[in-house]
Amino acid sequence: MSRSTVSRAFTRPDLLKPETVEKVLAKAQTLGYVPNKVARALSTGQNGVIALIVPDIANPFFPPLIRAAQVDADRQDFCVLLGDSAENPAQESRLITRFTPQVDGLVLAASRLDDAALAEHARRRPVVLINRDVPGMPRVLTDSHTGFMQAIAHLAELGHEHLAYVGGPPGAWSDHQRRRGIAAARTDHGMTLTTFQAEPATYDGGKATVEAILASGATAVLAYDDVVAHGVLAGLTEHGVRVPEDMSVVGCDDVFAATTYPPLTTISLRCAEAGEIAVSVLLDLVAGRSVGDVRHSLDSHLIVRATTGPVPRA
Amino acid sequence: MSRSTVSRAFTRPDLLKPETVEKVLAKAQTLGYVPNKVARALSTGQNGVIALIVPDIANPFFPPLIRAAQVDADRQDFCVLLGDSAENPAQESRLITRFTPQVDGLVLAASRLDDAALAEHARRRPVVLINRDVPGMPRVLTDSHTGFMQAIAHLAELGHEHLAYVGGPPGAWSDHQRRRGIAAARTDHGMTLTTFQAEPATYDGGKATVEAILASGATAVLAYDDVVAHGVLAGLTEHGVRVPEDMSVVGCDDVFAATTYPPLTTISLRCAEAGEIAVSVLLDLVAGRSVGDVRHSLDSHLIVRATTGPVPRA
DNA sequence: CTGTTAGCGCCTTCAT
DNA sequence: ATGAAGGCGCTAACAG
Repeated sequence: MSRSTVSRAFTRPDLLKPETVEKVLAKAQTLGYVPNKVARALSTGQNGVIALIVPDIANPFFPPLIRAAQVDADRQDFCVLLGDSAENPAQESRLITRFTPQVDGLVLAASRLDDAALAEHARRRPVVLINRDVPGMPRVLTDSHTGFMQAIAHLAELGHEHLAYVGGPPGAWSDHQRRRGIAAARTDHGMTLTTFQAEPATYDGGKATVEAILASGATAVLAYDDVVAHGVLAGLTEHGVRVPEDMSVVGCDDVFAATTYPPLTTISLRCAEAGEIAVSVLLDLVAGRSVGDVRHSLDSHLIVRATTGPVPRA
Repeated sequence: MSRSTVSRAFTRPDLLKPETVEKVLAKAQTLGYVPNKVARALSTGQNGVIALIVPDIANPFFPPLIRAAQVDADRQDFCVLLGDSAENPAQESRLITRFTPQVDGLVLAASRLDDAALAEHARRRPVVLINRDVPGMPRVLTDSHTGFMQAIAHLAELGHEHLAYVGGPPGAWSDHQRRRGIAAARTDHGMTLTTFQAEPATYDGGKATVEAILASGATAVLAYDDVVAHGVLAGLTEHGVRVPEDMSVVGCDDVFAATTYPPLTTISLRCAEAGEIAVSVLLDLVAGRSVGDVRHSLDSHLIVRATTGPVPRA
């Protein structure tokens, strides 16, 4: 049996007698034979590999996204090359350049690169953005807007009048988006808003803002994400402030909010779906199946758990 | 000028007259020529890629490990192909087979495969195991033994006499290891031990064991990992049991124990280091730099935070 | 030092 | 429906 037949059994089974195909596949199974993608890539120009670059693998927002991306890519017979940019634009650019020759396309999550650099890289290979809104580039966004609207309505109902927002990484699309959404919603409800900055946007950064929050007189805090929210919770507790009796706290992401104690009221973002969709769009692009200005916006919603309550009586 | 000369100008410039090298590089520059890594890989068999397969990317134990592995690989100019086996041996085997032709080696974390299958795969490419102890195969282990010894001594000192262990995935090396260590240590301290099973080894699984734990009369629970521990905490709270006043809880992994509230007393495993070391060993193997029966055991230690306290008075 | 000759493993025309 | 032949771009022998 010639190599051509084997090759066809894998790539164009329709050109072969079904029983032949089956025979080849069976034999391959027992032999543990798998077509070599590298060799195939050389001849077709398609490597069957995509890259996924995130700012920080260990940030709990990303693992579900990464997993979904990997699973979805695998389903379409693609592998994923993972890169961690350490929140560093230079490192991110270096990784992209390094990956580009050996992948068919890239997914860039929460890219720290500027629009021009992004466009430049996108000229060499198809690129799909996650949580970065650059017109003209395919992008999927976990939109926190609805969730924050609901959170603020929820807090308004509980009688809160003064909110604090603890912001995340300056320049991040997701932080901008939250700031804008919150500003709009609190106006609708005639609430006061004071904003702070978790520096860095981590547990410790969140914790460090607590003193300032307390001084501001806010009775409810909206955090950039669940990690920051937990930092705030810890800081509050250290200051003897009870949650939710004395202060309400709302997180964002819903990545581990449910699996910690106390259960955090938070905004659920569809982060896994974002990974999945980004991969689907990218593979459509790679296969030349898609066109147009793709802008996938995934909505969010508030999940009330145990860290929000009525405003304390002054 | 022949292709060989050009090739050498990039890979073995020391074999060429310096001016020739310079001439080639200059021409390449103006032509925008870059050596094709894929083609090179096909001919050399060195792709500059390694695979990392984990049972569940979103299990908080793995992201730090994955990140460390990626960073270390990158430092040595390797890329990492990530795979999620979904805790499924068949899926794991499929991924390995699929990745094998296009990588120079693999790191298998917490593999669910049996020894024979592992050995079989290792014959095709260098393989390094994490948290799987197969004699003859290079392996790095996050050894929880010391940590559990310390935890049990700590609990003994607090007056506890009856322990509960909430076990993890049956068959997992890490669960065996914990069971053995705990069994030995509790004997040393003359304590009673009752074991339970978190089914599955998740937050919900941990929560579901609480009723049985309460019925057993244990006053302190050791959990398979931090996720299960948090499930136990939540279940305890739902039953009106206070921690640590009425019940002490110890987790394991120290992956997000510090960034939640209340801070969990837990056993700190060096999981990031495990990823880093595994990659180093693998790349040594790939480069033919290493030999012998590598068995890297990384010790652990107890970190006392806020979920352990004196035994309640009967 | 540099050119020549074979492949790496696969896919894709051609033939048959 | 299958086999045969050439080439993807590069590197590793082996000459010279």
